[in-house]
Amino acid sequence: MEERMIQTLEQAGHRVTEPRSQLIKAVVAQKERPFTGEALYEELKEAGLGRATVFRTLKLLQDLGLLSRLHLPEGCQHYIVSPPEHQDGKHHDRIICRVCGRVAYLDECPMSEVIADIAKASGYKVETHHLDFLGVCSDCLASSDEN
Amino acid sequence: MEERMIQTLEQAGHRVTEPRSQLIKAVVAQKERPFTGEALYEELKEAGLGRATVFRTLKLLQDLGLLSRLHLPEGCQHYIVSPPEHQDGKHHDRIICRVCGRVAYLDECPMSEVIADIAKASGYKVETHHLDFLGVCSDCLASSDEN
DNA sequence: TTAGATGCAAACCATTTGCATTGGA
DNA sequence: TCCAATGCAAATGGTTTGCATCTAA
Repeated sequence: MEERMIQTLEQAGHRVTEPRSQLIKAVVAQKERPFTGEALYEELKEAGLGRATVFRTLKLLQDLGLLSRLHLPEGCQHYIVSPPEHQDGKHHDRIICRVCGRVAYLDECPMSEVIADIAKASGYKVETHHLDFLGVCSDCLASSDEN
Repeated sequence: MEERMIQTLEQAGHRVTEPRSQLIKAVVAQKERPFTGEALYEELKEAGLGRATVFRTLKLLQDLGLLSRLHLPEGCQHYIVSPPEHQDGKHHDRIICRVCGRVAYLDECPMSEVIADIAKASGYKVETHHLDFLGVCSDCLASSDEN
């Protein structure tokens, strides 16, 4: 995962610097948990990273399709690591845990069959869509059942 | 539309003041076009409205379900007037024109049948979802065809 | 060697808050 | 009448930019 990001960075003609490596390591460690730029900066500033570098690198990784932003009810400043299949810009529907923030991805896009109908009904040419499910993941369900 | 918003305001125990009336008139005039708080303030400041009042009122109208926020590729600071059926908190899928910003709503939620499958496959309890289609509306299609 | 990347500080944008004043029910 | 709502100015939170310095290729 880490190597994949480093590779993508190189292949796109960007330098693999020490700060970038550290940032990549940190975001990969978040796994499927969303994190904010500010939180990441707090974590990385002791290693000497500046705020600007953190945000610049987050943006770069987004542009390369390695990270994406999440739009949660509490705000729009969360990032998550994109799964490998997303690098090619492929479509991805997500399911997000309201309790712990964990993000899972749907293997199959459930929309593909209805898109033609929607296009016809609305008169729009449908180009893409964003589908986020919000719910509670199995772990959080399990621990809340214990109450 | 305007009256509907005024009524909802009153029924929720808020005062119908001059600034609020002016703001409501202005947002209704936007119809199905998204607008930003800052742009709205620019428009209303000559009428004497302060920035704080504009943003406070936008928030209030959101809380009442009369406005909602749009998450577009270019940012998350756009608002649109919600259609009447949304007042009761009912679910709504949208289709947004990438060119002119116009927003249309889907009458039927195309997801209802697949949600059970998704819940089973992911292990999540699905509580809600956000589905936004992005494309080009019929008007914008027509005018781009002329090129 | 040298353009691309960094850290810092200051700037920026959207939004919120404190507070004294005003105006609608 | 009197508390909710307002306008102003200043504060805030998240992010970006200018610039001199550094460093990976």
